[in-house]
Amino acid sequence: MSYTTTTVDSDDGMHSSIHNESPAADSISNGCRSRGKGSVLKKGPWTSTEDGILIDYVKKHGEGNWNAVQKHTSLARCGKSCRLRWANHLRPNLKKGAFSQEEEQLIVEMHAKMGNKWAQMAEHLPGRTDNEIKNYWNTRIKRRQRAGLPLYPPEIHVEDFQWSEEYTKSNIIRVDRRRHQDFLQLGNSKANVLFDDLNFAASLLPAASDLSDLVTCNMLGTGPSSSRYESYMPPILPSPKQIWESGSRFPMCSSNIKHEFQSPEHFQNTASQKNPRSCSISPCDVDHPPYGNQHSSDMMMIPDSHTVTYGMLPTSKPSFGAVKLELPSFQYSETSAFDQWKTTPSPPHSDLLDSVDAYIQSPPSSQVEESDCFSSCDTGLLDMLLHEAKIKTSAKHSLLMSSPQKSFSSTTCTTNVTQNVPRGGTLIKSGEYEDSQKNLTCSEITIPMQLSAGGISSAFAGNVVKTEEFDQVWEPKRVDTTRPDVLLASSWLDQGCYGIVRDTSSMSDALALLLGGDDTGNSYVTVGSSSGQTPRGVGSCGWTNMPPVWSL
DNA sequence: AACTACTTCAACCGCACGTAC
DNA sequence: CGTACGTGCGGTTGAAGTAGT
Repeated sequence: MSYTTTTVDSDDGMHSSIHNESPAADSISNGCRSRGKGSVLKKGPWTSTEDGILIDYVKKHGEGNWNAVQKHTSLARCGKSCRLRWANHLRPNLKKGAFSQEEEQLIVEMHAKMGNKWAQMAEHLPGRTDNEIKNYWNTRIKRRQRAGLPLYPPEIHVEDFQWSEEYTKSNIIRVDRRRHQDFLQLGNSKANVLFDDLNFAASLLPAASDLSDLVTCNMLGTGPSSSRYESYMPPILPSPKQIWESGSRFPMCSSNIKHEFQSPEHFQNTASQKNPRSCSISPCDVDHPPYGNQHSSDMMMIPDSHTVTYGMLPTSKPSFGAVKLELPSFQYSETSAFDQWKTTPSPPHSDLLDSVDAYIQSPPSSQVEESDCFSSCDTGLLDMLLHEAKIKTSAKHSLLMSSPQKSFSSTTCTTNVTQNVPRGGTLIKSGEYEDSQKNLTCSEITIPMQLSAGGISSAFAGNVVKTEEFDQVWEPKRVDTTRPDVLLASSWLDQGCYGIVRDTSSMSDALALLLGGDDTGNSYVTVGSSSGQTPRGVGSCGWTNMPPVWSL
C-alpha cells in the first residue's frame, strides 16, 4: 500500500493522503472508478468527520450505491472505500475487541472447511467482519508457523470434504442456505451420528463400509504407522457436491468420542458435570499421573500428538529455540518438539487455544525420547493392523444389523462413541437418502473412551462414564498423546461439546479414513505417503492462501 | 531513552461476478 | 453479445502500537 500522495493533517490528528487522480489514471488506478468530476479522492485513514458524513449518508439513503456517496456528499472517497469503511467500522452491531475462544475455534473450524472464504466465515460470526477474520487468521498462521505447529488439528482434514470449495461454490449453498446454517450452527446438543448416514456413505463410497473405521478414524488418522504429517494429507474423497446433493449430512461421531475425553475430574465426578471446556489428555505426562493407574494396555495412543500446556505458561514470552522457531510448519524437530510435549503439565480443565498459544510461546523443555514413549505405549504396528482387520469384519457386520445398539469394547481401550442411530434405518440407496436426523427416532450408543499413554502416564481413573451393552469387540487404537497436534485435536474435539459443528464431522472423518484406507488396514488417512504420490499436504502449501484442508 | 524487531489492523488493490444498457 | 458499472472478495501493504534490548 502506498499512499504516495499529498499528506494532510486530518481533523483527528491522523495523517491521511489525497490521491490525485490524473484524468488518464482516474478510473481504476486506485481501485475506484472516478465519478468523473475531476475529483480528488482521498485515501488513507478515515477521519471522524468523514465517518460522520458517511454515517449520515447511510442513515438517509441506506447501504449500497456507494459510488453515490461521493456524488451526494462532500466525501472525497470512492465507493469502494466507503463500503469498506462502513462494513468494517461504521455499521451497527459490529463487535469490537478480541475474538472469543468460541469465535476463534469456529474460525479455525470454518477455515478447515472453507479455506480462505472470509466473507462466508463472517456470516457465521455476527458482528465480525471478513477483514477481522482474515487478519486473525493471518496472525494465527504466523504464530503457528513460527512455532512450527501445524495449522490444524490433525483430525480436521477428514471432516472437511463436506465443505469443499466445490460445495461452497455449488448451488447447494445458494439454494439451501438453511442447511448451510444448520451445519455451522452453534449449539450444545449431542451429536447425532446416524447409522443410516454411515450406510449411505458406505453405499455411496464403496470403500466406506466399516464402522470400525468410523470409530477408529480419529486414532488411525494419526496412527503410529503414519508419518507425522500424514494426517494433513487428504483422503481420496468423492465430490463433496455429490455427497451433499445426495442429501447426506454425515453427522459426526468424533465429537462424541471427544465428548468422553473428559478430564479426570470429569470422570471422578459425575457424567453430568460436563465442563465443555474440559479436556486434558496428557498420557505421556509422567509428572501428572492423577488420572488413575491405567495399565498401558488400557491406553490409547495418539501418535504424533502435541501436548497442550493448558495455560500454565506465560503467553507473552516466546521461548522457543531459534532453530525450532525457524522450522516451518510440519518440519519442526520431531524429537525436540515431541519431547517437549511430554512433560507439559496438563491441568484437566483448560482452554484449547490458550493452551496452544501457551505452548507456542513457551514450550516445555524436558526431554523424553519419543521412541521410548512409543515402545512403552504401543505393542506394535503389526498388532494394530491385525486388530484393524478384525475390526473391519466385525464392524461391517454390525453396521448391517438392524439393532441400533452397537457398542464396542476393548481390552486395551474402551472408547465411548455416542451415536444416535435411527431405528429401522432410512437408507434407501445412494442418492435417495433421507434426512434421518429429522425423521427418525434415534437411540444412543455410548462408548466410553479411555485415554492414557502407555505405561508412562496418566490414564483416566473411573474410565467408564457410561456403561452400555457391548456386543461388539472393538479393538483399541493407539493414540500418541505425546504429539502436540493430536492432543490439540483431542482438545479440539472436546470443543465439540459446546461447539458448532460437532454433529457433522465424525462421519466425514470416518469416510475420509475409510476412503484413505484399504482392506488391510493400511493407509487409512493419507494418499500422499503410501500411494507414491507426491504429498500435497498443508506443508506443501504456502502459509498464506492456504486451501481448505479437504482440498490438499 | 533510544533503537530495533515484531505484531496488529485499517485500508488499498486487483480481480471476479452480476446486472443494466 | 459486448461494454460499463456496481459490488464484493481475497490478498497485500504499511502505519501505528508494543515489546524487547
